[in-house]
Amino acid sequence: MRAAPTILHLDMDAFYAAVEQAAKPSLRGKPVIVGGLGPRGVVATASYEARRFGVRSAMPMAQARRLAPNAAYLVPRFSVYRSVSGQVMELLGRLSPLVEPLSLDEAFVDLEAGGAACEGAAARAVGERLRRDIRAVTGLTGSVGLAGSKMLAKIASEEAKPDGLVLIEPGTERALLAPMGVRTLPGVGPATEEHLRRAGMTTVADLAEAGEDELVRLLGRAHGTSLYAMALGRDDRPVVAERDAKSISVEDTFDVDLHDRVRVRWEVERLAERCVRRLRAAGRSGRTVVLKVRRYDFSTLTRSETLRGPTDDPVVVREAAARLLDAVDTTGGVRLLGVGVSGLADFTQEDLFAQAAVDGPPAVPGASDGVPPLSAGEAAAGPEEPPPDAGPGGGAVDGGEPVPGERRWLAGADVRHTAYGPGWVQGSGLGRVTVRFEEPGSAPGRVRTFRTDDPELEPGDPLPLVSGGGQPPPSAGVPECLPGDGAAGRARP
DNA sequence: TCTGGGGTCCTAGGACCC
DNA sequence: TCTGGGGTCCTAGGACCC
Repeated sequence: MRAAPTILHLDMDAFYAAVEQAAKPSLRGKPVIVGGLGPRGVVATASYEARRFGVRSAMPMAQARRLAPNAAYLVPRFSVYRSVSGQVMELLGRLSPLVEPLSLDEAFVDLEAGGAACEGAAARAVGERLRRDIRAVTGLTGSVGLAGSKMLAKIASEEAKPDGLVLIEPGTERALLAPMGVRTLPGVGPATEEHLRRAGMTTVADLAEAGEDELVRLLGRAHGTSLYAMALGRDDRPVVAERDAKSISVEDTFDVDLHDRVRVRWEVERLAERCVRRLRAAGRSGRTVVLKVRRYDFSTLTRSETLRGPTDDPVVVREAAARLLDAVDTTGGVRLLGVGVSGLADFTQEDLFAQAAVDGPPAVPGASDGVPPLSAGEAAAGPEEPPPDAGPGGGAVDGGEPVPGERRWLAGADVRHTAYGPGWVQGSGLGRVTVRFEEPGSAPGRVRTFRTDDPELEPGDPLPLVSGGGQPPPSAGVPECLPGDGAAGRARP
């Protein structure tokens, strides 16, 4: 808990949806919903216009469509979000060496560590300037919270939304927290909230009053002690930059439950290969292979196997995942499959001894069924076509038979037409695709419809949101922040 | 048309070891 | 035959976060 509000939390406003609105002029001011568009999709982000209809993150897409039938529904374009996020993080990096990203659209910054601010007025100036810079570079708005701890800074940015800044003056946090619901505190989700409610606690004040012993009794050691401290406004967690990933995983939810064991196994092997590709791209290897299975009734189980040493060999991971699957009953159907690797180590070298599985024969490339190890940039070799699934539910993606060679035009995707230039897919179906031709800097564009196999239409590259690639404003330099000198940290005009 | 995908951390029991 | 006590590793599940 700091005496000055020098921990900054930045949260971009409705990030994915805002990026889409910036990229697609016709969507500005309109309800936009980004998420999975399949029958089992959920909302990733809803624009503020869409939230007025009651649409929220994590809501099933089907429910969103009922609430906001006229909204624009788009698939996420992560490569664009990553690139915009990079621009934002770069701006944060100018404030301090201590930047802790929480996701693509959120981060903590320790302003004291960078000497950018050491008291309230300077911190506020830094925050306001950051918001201006973000708007200049990306065209987007972000909300800023400033406080003496991470928890309060995050609560502050939540209060600031959208497009605002809130500073919580140290010393005022207990009174501020007291009347708030327990869900305000980090680590309190639906289950803990219900648990506390049954014990008669609904506000932060109730938690503080209950005392640490009572909370520990109710919630366990770690959760109880940390929650009690948070309820008192105590939070000394440091801002930590650069945390190495501890696990890497991939998973797929199928549009229709899988029943055919052969198909299930084939999907597991594909997932294992995708997982290893990500593992290798990160330059890591892992020792524990985890299989995740969600059944038709949404019950979820995991099975894991720890190898003798870390591996990044697709064959080893694939075979471990397949062994794990052998021990799982999939009667009734499988909704989701996932493969992950944990116990990560920083090695990429082939070490055949280390790759030997605990039980099971030594998995030496070449001694198995002929899938070569991956090399950089090369896709994993493996089964290329799903085995025929005669069972009910082994259907194709989106319930339609995939036509070999047919291109799929997903709503929101970038395209380019040889005559009309860049645009994006507004919708497709029945052999037709509707495209709106506009770009970030243009006026709202016109819509045209083509046959899905129109040779003049092809997938396009995402365009930068701000013309000129989003030129960052000249660096202001880091203001001096001397102890006891309140004015020193004020940002320059 | 119910409920994504990628993570983190914690708990708890059994094995194993000293 | 009346049964320690810790520490660590592994496995499985669950809560939570964005």
